[in-house]
Amino acid sequence: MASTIDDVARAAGVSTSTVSYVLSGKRPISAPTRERVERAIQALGYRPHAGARALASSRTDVLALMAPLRVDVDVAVIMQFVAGVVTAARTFDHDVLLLTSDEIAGMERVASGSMVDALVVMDVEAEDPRVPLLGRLSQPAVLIGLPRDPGPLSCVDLDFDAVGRLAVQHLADLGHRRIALIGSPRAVMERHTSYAERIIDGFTHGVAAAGLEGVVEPCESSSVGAADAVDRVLARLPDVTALVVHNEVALPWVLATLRERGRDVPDDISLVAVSPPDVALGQPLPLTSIDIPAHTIATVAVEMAMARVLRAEPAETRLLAPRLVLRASTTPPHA
Amino acid sequence: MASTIDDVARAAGVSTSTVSYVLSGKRPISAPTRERVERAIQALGYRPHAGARALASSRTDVLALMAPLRVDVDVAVIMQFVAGVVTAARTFDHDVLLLTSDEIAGMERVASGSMVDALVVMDVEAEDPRVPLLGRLSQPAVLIGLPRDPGPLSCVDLDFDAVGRLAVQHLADLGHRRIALIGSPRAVMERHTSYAERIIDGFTHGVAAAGLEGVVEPCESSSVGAADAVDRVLARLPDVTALVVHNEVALPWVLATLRERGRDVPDDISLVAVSPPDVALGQPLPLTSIDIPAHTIATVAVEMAMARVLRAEPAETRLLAPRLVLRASTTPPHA
DNA sequence: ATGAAAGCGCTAACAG
DNA sequence: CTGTTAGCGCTTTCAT
Repeated sequence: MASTIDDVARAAGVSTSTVSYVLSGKRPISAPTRERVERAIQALGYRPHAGARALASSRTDVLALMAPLRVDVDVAVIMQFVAGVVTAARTFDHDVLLLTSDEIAGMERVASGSMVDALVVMDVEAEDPRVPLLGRLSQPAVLIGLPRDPGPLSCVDLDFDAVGRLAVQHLADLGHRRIALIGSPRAVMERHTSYAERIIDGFTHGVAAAGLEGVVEPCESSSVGAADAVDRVLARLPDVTALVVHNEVALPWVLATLRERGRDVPDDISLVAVSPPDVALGQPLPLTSIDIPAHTIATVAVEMAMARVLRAEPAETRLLAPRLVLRASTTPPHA
Repeated sequence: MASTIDDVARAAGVSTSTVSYVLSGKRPISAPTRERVERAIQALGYRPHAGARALASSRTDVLALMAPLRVDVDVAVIMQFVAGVVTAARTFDHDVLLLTSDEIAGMERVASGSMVDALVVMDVEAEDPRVPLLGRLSQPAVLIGLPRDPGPLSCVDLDFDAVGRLAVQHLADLGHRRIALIGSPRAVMERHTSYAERIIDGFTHGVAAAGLEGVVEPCESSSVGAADAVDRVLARLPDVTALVVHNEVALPWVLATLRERGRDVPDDISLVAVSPPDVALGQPLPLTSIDIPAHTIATVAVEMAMARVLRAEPAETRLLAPRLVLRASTTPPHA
């Protein structure tokens, strides 16, 4: 155990470089030689030393992922992103080094220390202080989210502006005239988290364009928080007929509160959830929803990162178009 | 940018080794020399190359964390573990490489490739196939959970057997005679996930010891799953007066179902939650709960790992004693 | 208290 | 198609 490339070379009766090349495939090797080398590798249980390889090749085969590990909203969504990034990274033979969002210095540390080939950063805010920092690193970075000025960085995200519009559109098409958006906790809004602001923009503009009445309420991620938000909506717009809910944790409580207030879904109030499909389906009533395709976004993020690492491709911004899945929680409003 | 230790040495007018030693503190350096070196480091923005360091020292300053990134139960708990491990690792100047539970080969890859100094493995099952593999690695491993035979590995976990007993004890003390445990999804049970089985053992033995009637029901993590579980309990034990619920996702729905079935908490049915405190407090009624101290467990896991890396301490198993926090959801049963 | 130098294990010219 | 060899940037004896 713990053999080196030279051990393998000796055992196979070839030179070090030959072993290196059968491993990397960077030059043609005759079938018999390759055979002998592979046998030796097997026999010795040889594994290249990652540090040595990184030192010699200046590639680490590791991706940094900066994720918000607070227990805010969307734990499930965050987990799906993280799982998606890890899975996608593996398809490029990369591993994932996990950083938390609250340790900004971590980016600098792992990048300048040449621990990673690229960085993927989640939960980006409009004026995110990490963005200028990331721009100065020698490794490429991909943002999940959309800062006001991405500079030289790549970005991917669901087009939350389009999400807001699409939800409004769907409800307007059904004939609703007074609708509300129940969104993220106030703290998330105040951080100017990009998705939270963009969905509001889309909603607001959609409402204006369709000539509807619409209100927006933040919503804390708890039972009382949800009840409060619903009550504020009902106070501001007593004859509201539809809700867009973008808060996974609050969703069950929003439903519970509506029931308590005597409003049936969908008979009295239609509801569009913005959430992963499993959350929309786990409720007592399957909810019409706009999917947050965490897995796809994560995959695209990793692909963009690898494209820059492997092929030095330029930065780009990709916004994924939302899709609405019709389920049981939306109907035309009853007269 | 991208300067080497030799650049620093030259700039400071000292030898390479001197720079290395001011960095590591492994031998005394005169104040003025240290001063000059530190200035040079600042001036050049020098960062040691992680790969080179790993190659020369055979230490990586990286910990592997194998986490179950499925969207099963307990996403919030898993996130807390992960966040806790990352935070604790940082206090030892280590970073965290994230592996998913479903890629067993990952352990071998990162360990044999000398990418990490130690491994922390979550969500261990009674007969976990990873355990024997981990035992053969040259790096130490710490399990979060308790396999039947840990071999040479360290283990940490909440003492779930004691959790079961403590919950029963509390309810028995209040005067309850017929109680139920609503637990993990069937799939989790069938994997023989260690915590799920241990809490059942504790519950069952506690019930027997106190001469109570008790039933155990698995519970899927959804609205219908929770309703089913509650209904099965009510069918098997119609005059049940207390519930222990160990399923974070189902918790809101269990409460909702009880209300629908006309059972008030705590007037008709007392409820003990086994969950992180924030979940117990996020419900409409603050729940009496036995805390899952994810952060503490994570910290201990990392400390054990580092103790083995730094001081070659022997493996040990540590089970954390549970604490019950009395809140509003448990009372003596009404006549 | 400091320096010189021998590796650590691998990659990638360069040379056949 | 294969071998030789010079580094990659750092740690750590061994000297002084």
